[in-house]
Amino acid sequence: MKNKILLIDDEKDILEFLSYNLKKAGYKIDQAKNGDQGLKKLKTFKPDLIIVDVMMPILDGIEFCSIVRSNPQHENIIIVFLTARSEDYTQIVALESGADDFISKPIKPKLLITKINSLIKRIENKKAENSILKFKNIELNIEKYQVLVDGEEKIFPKKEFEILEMLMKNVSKVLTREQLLNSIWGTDLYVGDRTIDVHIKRIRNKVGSNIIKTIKGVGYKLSE
Amino acid sequence: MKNKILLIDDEKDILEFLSYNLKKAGYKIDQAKNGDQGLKKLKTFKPDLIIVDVMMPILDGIEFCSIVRSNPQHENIIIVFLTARSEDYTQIVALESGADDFISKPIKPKLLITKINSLIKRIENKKAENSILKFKNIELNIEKYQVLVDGEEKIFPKKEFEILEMLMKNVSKVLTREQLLNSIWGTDLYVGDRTIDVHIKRIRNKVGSNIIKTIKGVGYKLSE
DNA sequence: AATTAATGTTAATTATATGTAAACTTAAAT
DNA sequence: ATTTAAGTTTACATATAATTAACATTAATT
Repeated sequence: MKNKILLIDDEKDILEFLSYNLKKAGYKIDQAKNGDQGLKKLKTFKPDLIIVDVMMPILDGIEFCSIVRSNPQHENIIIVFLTARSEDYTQIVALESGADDFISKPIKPKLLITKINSLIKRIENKKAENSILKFKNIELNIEKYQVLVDGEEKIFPKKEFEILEMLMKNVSKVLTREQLLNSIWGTDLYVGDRTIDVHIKRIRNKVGSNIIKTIKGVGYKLSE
Repeated sequence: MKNKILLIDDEKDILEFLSYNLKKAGYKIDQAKNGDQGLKKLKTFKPDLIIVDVMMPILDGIEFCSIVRSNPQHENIIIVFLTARSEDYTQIVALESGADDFISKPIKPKLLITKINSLIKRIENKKAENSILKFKNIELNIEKYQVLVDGEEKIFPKKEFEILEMLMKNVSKVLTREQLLNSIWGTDLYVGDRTIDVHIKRIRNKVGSNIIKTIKGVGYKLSE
């Protein structure tokens, strides 16, 4: 599940630079050249995080941030400001407008990536916080990375865990192999269809074979 | 986690009586028939509270108490004396030797339980205040910067201490290397991922290798 | 300044998870 | 009932990740 980042800056060079580095770090990127355009992208692109330059014509970063924050639907979106090195005053105003962090120019790629990674991790944790998924005799605790079957702990390696998690978040909905591949492996890594089957088999061995139902020609689902 | 109480008395009837009532109240009980034997149990059983008769052959309660208290490792153990009703003089001596409270014979079950409960409550509060984290055989005292494993002090340098602290504040939750790096090293200092592993290894050498569990591809957690 | 301890890095080793191929089963379609 | 397409399953190969020891660097003591 790639996280999406929206970049807003009026300088094309900076957009390019950020885009290049963040894509390399595995993020899905979209761009806008001012706050106004950024607001439109917000609806279509649904970013997890926004990096926005403070200084922009038309709609500057501070205003942009205030507008975004005024909609509670966006409370989970992280906003990071780009500031020239020593705009101390700006930083204070920005914080008040609801920013989560700053990156000051000149931007160092490594610092950029670590910062973004940890911010993204932060929302992911927040989302995961109260998440124990239950279905029949299976209990899946995301924080603990733990699966209980009839109260007994079973070892689930990463991929198996993620597949089961996905299934449990979509009880009784059919998930195609493609959906599973896209959300767990990402769109630009290619693994064969059979791989899913094998993982399903492994999961079945642990949770019992009647829990996951096969829909021939379509995919898998948790049956009730 | 049941609180543990060690009973020391030379009269079998009294041991039985105390044991019966305290077990019913939810405590884990062990017994010894004199102070000498009690000292041995101390190491293996690791009680939170000791009820000891003052009058005993071989090693009496007062002496026993002095010995226990001479070891600062045991400063958190509560010692309660059993005294015949009007041994006023004994009580004074006992207090001086480091006892926390008395129970006078004949013992009334109800009074016994209330008293023990409130004493146990007292240490629990004390521990919370002193910010002592406990997990299995590990006790971590943040104020003192001290780690006890099976009651024995182990030297933990800063980084190792902080990692263990973090893990103990999140028992059974998986912490990723990134989370550990961010919270201990901060977001803008770069140390490699393997560094965490090496610290984990060093911690494992001190606390035992089965306490910290590896979740491959994810991170580490304290296993339950 | 020299010594000792703490912390971080590297690289070889070991363990585990993941992916793939191929033989086998099953269920639907003809 | 046969054929065919799809899924299951086993065994194996490969990739990925963690462990560990040895070393390098940095910081703290003596």
